[in-house]
Amino acid sequence: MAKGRELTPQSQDFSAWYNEIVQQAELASQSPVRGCMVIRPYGYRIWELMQGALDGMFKATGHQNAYFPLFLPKSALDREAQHFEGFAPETAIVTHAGGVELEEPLVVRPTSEAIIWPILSDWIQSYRDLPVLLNQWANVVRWEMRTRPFLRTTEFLWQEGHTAHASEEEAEEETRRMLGVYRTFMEDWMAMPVITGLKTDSERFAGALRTYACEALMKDNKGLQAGTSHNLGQNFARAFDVRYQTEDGEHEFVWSTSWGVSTRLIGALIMAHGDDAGLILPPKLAPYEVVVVPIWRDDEQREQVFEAGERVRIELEKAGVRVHVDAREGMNPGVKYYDWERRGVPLRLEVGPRDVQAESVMAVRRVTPEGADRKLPLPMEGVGRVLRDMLDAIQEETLAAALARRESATVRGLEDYSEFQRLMETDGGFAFTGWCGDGECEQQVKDDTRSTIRVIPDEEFRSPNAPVRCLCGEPSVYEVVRARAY
RNA sequence: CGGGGAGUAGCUCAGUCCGGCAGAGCACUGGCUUUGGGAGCCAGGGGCCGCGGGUUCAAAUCCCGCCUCCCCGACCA
Repeated sequence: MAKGRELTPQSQDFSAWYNEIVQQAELASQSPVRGCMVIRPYGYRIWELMQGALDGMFKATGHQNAYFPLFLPKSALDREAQHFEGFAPETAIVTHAGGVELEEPLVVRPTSEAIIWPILSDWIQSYRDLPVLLNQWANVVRWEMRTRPFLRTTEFLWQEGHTAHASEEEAEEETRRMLGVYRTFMEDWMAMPVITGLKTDSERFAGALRTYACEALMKDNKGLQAGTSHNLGQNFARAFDVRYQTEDGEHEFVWSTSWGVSTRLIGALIMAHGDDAGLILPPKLAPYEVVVVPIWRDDEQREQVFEAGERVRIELEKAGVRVHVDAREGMNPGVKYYDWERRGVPLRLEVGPRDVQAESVMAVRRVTPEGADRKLPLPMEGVGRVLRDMLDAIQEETLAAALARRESATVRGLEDYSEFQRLMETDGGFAFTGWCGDGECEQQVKDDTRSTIRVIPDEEFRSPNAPVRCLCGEPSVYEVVRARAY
């Protein structure tokens, strides 16, 4: 990356910055296939850490993992009309296989409802079979017009939860519960604050009754939909004839939900925290929380320094810290510093002859807190505990910083349309405004400003004095969060 | 699909206007010296100049056709 490039809210510079980070931090590289991505080991490790955390949270809420086919029979996708309309334009279709033309084309799944529900309709007979709480870790394909590493790729990795319930209330509860799980993950693990709420009809998942979402704000002040949770009502049950027998012997359609987050979250992580020097990773999702850089002049020092580095590594591992000793030869320490900073490692430990002499190590944080010394000498004795605590503090500080940044880029109570238009043209960010509830008004604002209603926020995010008028001047029915978004 | 830009070494690009030996920096390989914030010297490897045709004694360069990629919009997690 060019030295001294500012990370500005001008999205064009930001775009270039983003692409460079993805390359230089070795997260992903270009694939020979249009819009697909190659996730490199360092980037994939972040995904594995995300998977581990999310999977634990899914299990803790009673879900089980399963796996369903990659291909959907084309006819299955047509079963739910809105679902078909929503996804048909962006599907990839297999027409030939095994050297012959297929009788029925196969659709590479853009999401799995159309294959899961025909199967679950056989699994579900009685109210005793409910609820069904499933999750699948998989890849999906959506042939989008424009792609961007992690944020929008032709093929992406994700998890999709699919559940069936005996009542509408239970399905709604599940939808909200999983939205909450996502929120907790994004705040506690990604250190990324989000606003949760309901999507408007125009942004609702194809075939859903209601779509809820977690909306995050990136450093260029554009919004990002980071996760969604859908209450599908009985739409899919009707389309795929998923019925169960109640205690009274009646036959009822199940109530279903689906929810998902994808490798887009890696993009979110980059854009929520990164700075001019590169990636900034919250410790909980950093492949390495600490990197040890040994420094030496001659063979004798080399031996001493590596011995000390090894002791540090063992002690850190005992304290539950992911640590890596950068033993690369023939490379100046400075090069290694820049390398690991670019890759977002939260803490670096320098171990040189002077430190060995003093029985200490030199700790340097990726982000120096206000008023703190950049370099911090620590006694070797008990360094595991000290660094574990420091990393936990860094995790908290990363979230606090992101939250403060979001709040500084949030405007509330805007009613004047020209003022709103100017805001979207210049600073961007989240704008809490009124909305009359009319879809045409929503579209007009989108055409005028390229901003959209990100979410009708949940109660805790709403303003104490919500605007009484929509941007169009009509009385406001909902307070909404508007922003330009990815 | 509209608007803009680019295809030359692994990467970033110069050379194209005005035709004349295929270039630079970085990266890579080997050697020596270095190592507390992006190391130095020496030696070396690496090319279908996007593809096809034409003009010419001679084409990366001029002409015609085609292809691909990137950026900005419309579509979207």
